[in-house]
Amino acid sequence: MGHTRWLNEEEKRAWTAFTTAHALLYRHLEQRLKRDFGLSGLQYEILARLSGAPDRELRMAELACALVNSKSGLTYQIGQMEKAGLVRRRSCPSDERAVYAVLTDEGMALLERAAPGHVGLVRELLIDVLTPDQVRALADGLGEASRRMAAGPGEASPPVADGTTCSGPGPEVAAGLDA
Amino acid sequence: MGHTRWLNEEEKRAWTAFTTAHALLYRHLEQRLKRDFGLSGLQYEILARLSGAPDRELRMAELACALVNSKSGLTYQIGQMEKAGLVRRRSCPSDERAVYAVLTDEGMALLERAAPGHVGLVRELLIDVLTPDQVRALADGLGEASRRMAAGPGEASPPVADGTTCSGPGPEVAAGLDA
DNA sequence: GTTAGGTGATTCAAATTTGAACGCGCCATT
DNA sequence: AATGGCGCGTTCAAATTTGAATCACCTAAC
Repeated sequence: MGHTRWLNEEEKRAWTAFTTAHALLYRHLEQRLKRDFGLSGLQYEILARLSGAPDRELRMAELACALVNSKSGLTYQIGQMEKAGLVRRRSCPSDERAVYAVLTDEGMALLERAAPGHVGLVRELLIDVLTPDQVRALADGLGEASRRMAAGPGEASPPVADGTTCSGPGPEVAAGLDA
Repeated sequence: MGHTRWLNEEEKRAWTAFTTAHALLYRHLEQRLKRDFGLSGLQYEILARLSGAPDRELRMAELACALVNSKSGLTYQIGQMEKAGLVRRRSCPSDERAVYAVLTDEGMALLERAAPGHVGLVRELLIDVLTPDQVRALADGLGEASRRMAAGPGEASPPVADGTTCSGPGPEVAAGLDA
């Protein structure tokens, strides 16, 4: 391990396109969600994840892991959304430490109103711009990369900075209004 | 335009892989940069962009645009980095309003130390996980998506929330230590 | 039964980000 | 040479994020 293997032109294009596209797209999505529904991107994702979960509820840690967010950050956001009546906290009888975030009917209703426009924008700005081959490449290539990073980075170094290693059912986004 | 065209399974996989991979990857990169060099991801990108610019300097607005960041956010970060001696501000003689952010020798030196590990990680966690075809698909597909979003979103809606429309040379990452 | 080791979630202060408002200099019209 | 429209960078308060404690609780070994 001496001289670094720099990125060639195409790899560089891929890398900048990846980060730039993400930043640009996320900006659009957030803007739209905020303007039309007063939701942040993270809040939308929380609603979406919960909507696709059994009984529309998920434990804080699972949710944090699925969203690739810190636990404390999630605590904050769930607090905000609870104030807004979009979610509710429920403690687990079997494990007194655990807390479930539960999607309320109101939260579900809001998600149902927000989802069409959101998905529409994702489609318009990303999916429909890509060829079917490119869509498959994203799904396969980035899926594989995600899987490896979520598991264990070759040598060491924990991802979440909290003590969590993130295991469980993985990113198997269910059928609902997620995405 | 009535019923939403939802994402099919593969499109959904692509979309979640895209966001998840980005979040995971960015987390790794930030962690490493912070631990080894005390840099945030944004700060690294600022150094990289400046290093690849003519005379190692860029106007605040250009830089903000290239980074897909808000102007005020950049003002803050440049302030931090100036304190740390990594960049310097220079005012433009011909246009008194304009401010250039200039990479200092110290900033350049830090970038040169940080770049190998950073690029190495990008390669290990993303590039080398992908097939050459997938790399090309990212470059082409996401490049096209970025281009469209940077330009004008079909109908309306400004991206940067500031008054900026972001024009100029576009994301043509120069030869240096960027990426 | 108790204790050591973790895990799950929250708390807290500090750092950062956001977006609107501001001040100022450029420039095309009058 | 005045005037108004604008683009540029900064400022400011509020919202959010971060990461290191902290507290409570479960679990397995003593």
